[in-house]
Formats: sequence, C-alpha cells, structure tokens
Amino acid sequence: MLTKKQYELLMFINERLKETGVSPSFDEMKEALNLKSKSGIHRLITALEERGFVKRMAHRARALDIVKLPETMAPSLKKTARPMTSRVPRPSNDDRSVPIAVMGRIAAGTPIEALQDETHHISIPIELMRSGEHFALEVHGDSMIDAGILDGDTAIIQRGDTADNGEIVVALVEGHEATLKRLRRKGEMIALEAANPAYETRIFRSEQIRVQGRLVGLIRKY
Amino acid sequence: MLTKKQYELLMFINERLKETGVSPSFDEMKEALNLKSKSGIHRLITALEERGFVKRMAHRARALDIVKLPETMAPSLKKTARPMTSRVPRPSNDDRSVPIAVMGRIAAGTPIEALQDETHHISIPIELMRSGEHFALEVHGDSMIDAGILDGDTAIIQRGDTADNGEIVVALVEGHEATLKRLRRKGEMIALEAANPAYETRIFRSEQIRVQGRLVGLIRKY
DNA sequence: AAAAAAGTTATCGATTCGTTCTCATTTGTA
DNA sequence: TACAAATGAGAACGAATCGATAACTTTTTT
Repeated sequence: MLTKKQYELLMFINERLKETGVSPSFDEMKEALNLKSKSGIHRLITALEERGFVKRMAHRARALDIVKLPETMAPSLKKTARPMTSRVPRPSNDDRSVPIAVMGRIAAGTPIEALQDETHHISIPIELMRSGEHFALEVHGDSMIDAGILDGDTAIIQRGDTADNGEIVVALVEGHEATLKRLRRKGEMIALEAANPAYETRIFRSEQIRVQGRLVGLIRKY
Repeated sequence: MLTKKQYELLMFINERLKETGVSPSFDEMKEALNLKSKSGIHRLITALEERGFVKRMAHRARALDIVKLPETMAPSLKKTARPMTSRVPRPSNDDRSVPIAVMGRIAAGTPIEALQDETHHISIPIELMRSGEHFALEVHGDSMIDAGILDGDTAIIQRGDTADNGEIVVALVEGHEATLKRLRRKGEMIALEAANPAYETRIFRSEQIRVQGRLVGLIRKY
C-alpha cells in the first residue's frame, strides 16, 4: 500500500505528533528525510492522504493528522498509536460526538416502562445535539413512514415537556402509553398524527398528554 | 494538527479548566503566553475551534470548552478536566465514533466534480461503519423519498465498486453524473430505480455505470 | 444607568508555511 | 529494453501565522 518514502514519512509524522503534539512543518519533514526541497514532501503527503493514512486541512500550517497506520507495523511501534485490526480508519479522538443512552423501543402502544431502561449507548454526531438532555429510541413499526422514519431507525430525542405545533414528539398518553407522533394543538385539544394513512389521528384533551421530548435527529443503519 | 502556539494555548486552557473549573479570559490567556495583545489569542482560539479541539459560545465570557486533546497527552492530564460552561454532555474520547468527510451534495444529475471536494466533516457512530473507506453526501431532492431518504439527509457511503442487487448505491452514469439510486441487475443491463413514482427507472448497459459506493447509513437533523 | 470586563474585528509588517511548476534522476516492472 | 511511476531539486508565489495597536460591541458587574 505504501512506498518506502511514504512509510518513512508517515512514521516520522506519527512520532512527532506523539512526542510534541505539534505536527511538523514541510520544512521539518524535508530535513527529517534528508531532502533539500519540500516539493517532494508535498507529493508524499498527497499520496498518504489519497490512501487514507493522513488527514490535512489545505493551506493550514501544521494541520496534519494521522488517520491510521499500516497494518504491517511492528506491534511495538503500534502500541503508541492505537492499533486497528481492520481497514476501518482508526477512530481518532477527533470525535465531535456525544454518547447518549438508548432507552428502548418506541411505537404506538409502547408501555411506559420500556422507556426506562437503558439498553445501550450510541455516539451521535455533535451536530445533532441541541441543548439539554438527550436520549435515543429505536423506532418500531411503520406509523411514521411518510415522514421518512422507518422501522428500526434510531430517533434522537431532546428531553423536554414542550413542543411547537407540527413537531414530532415522544408523547405519553394517559400516563401509560408512549408514542412517536406529530403533535398539533387545536385550542384545548391535542392531536397526535401518524405519518401513515393506515393510522388515524387521535385527539386528546391537553391533560391527557405529556410530552416527553421532541425529535431532533435520526440515525439509520442499512 | 496543531501549531506550537495553538498547542501551548490549549494546554493552558486545559490546565486552568482542570484547576479552577473556570475558563480563562482572553486577557489571562494573553498574560500566560506572554503576549501584549489579546487579538492573537482570539486567532488562536479560532484556529483551535476550526480544528475541533475547542468549543465556544460567541460573545460569552469565559465560555470555552475543551472538546478533545491531542493524543500526546498523558492520560493523567487528560482525565480530570471538567469544564462546565455548557449543558451539552461532554464528548468523551470513547472511540465510539469516526470522523468522515462530507463530499458535497448528491441528486440525480449531480456532476462528478461535486463529489470531489470535501465540504466539511461529520462524526458518525461507529455502529454505522463497515470495513474500508467511507464518505458522506448530503442528499438533495426527493427522488428517494419512498425509501425514507429526505431532502437534506446525510447519506453515509461505503466506497467500493460493487453492490448487491437491490442495494442503494451512488452510481456514476456515463462518467459524468452521480446519482443515488437503488440498483438492480437484469442480465447485462443495470436499472437505477428512484424511490418516488414521479421519477422513472432508467436502464443502462453495465459498462455505462460505475458504482462508487453503497449506502450504509443515514443521518438526519431536524 | 454607568462602569468595568470580556470578546470581536481591522490593520500592519515580519516570518513561516504550503502549493505549484518544471526538469532531471532513479526505481520498479512489463 | 522501454515505459511508467516515484523521487529529488529548485524556485517562485501566495496564503497563513503571529505579535502588536487600537477601536470597536456585547456582557457582566457595580
């Protein structure tokens, strides 16, 4: 996968990154490889980036980051650099993500208890987060299919007891049934709309409904 | 990934956050780095934010938060930092997520160039990853709406040139048009099906189509 | 409401740094 | 051998970094 020079350079960058936390400049890399010109370094970096070993921000000074290291590495060298068994890029600690709890499944008719035990955790991109507390639910059934929410999707919910008209919410009906539906207020009444013609809209008095949170994100795995 | 100065400042912020729980003001940082002006600090902070090491709230006093630290840090230093400026849970260096490049938008008719520039990055849950290289695309248009893929969704693509029958793929048609469609083989012919009755299935000879990758995940932000 | 503190923006100049191009050379391989 | 790919050198260019001043605006405190 890598040529000698590419490998050599990658190792040097890795070392410098480990030791100093600062990536080397092109000139420093040039020195390290005993070159007299940095154009070669530029080509090597481009090659390393193409092959997915390195990440860089164009035109930024010392903005290099190692994404993965070759599998052929001696284990002794590897230990400093977080080994990865497959070709999956090493999860760098570049994570702009946040772990949140998955609280079970939800569908029309899910009993309240199902929302209480955390089954596991999932990391979600920080871009999906709003303020406050979040949790996740696995969507069960096809009642929101016309809103692009499919069976098996993971819904990211911002916990809270308010929601704007037309938002998709997790609502607790009469204290015992949690459901994911679009919420509409009509005076003192609240309508919970499914996004599937096969389900009918249910209408309640305000006090029958408790909003648990609003849908802010969705994650699907194929 | 970082410049000397950026690294130095990040370390100082981390220390202060760890010791006092309050982020330093620009003036304090200026002093710490022996500068006579805080404009430099502002630039450094901006750079750190751009590189994903720090988060801040504009115009808020001492509203800095460390998102991650470079890998060089001894674990002992890493652990105790406990910033408290934001209500968003602190991202952990859990290795539960992986940053991947967003390569632009895709729709029927996206020219090939649109797939070449990285617009930004997004961290995706490691659960969505398969083996090999991945990238992300912003979906444009409603041609896959019946597959639960809406305008504005982010599609996670596993790069590769093969796909099973019925999978949703990024396909390059006649070398110039990238599109996200369901792929079906019928003998020597390949059909690209939209998931929207308003669009018709297009049929090509095998050699007209190049598969770029298959859809393995989806992220939506409401 | 006024004062103080804190963050933002603009500009200048000296450096450092990354990018691009061309041409020559070496290396690997069909 | 011949061809392609990788490498080395050099230079020129433009962009980014950094320190320093100063004049803002927005928050926070008094």
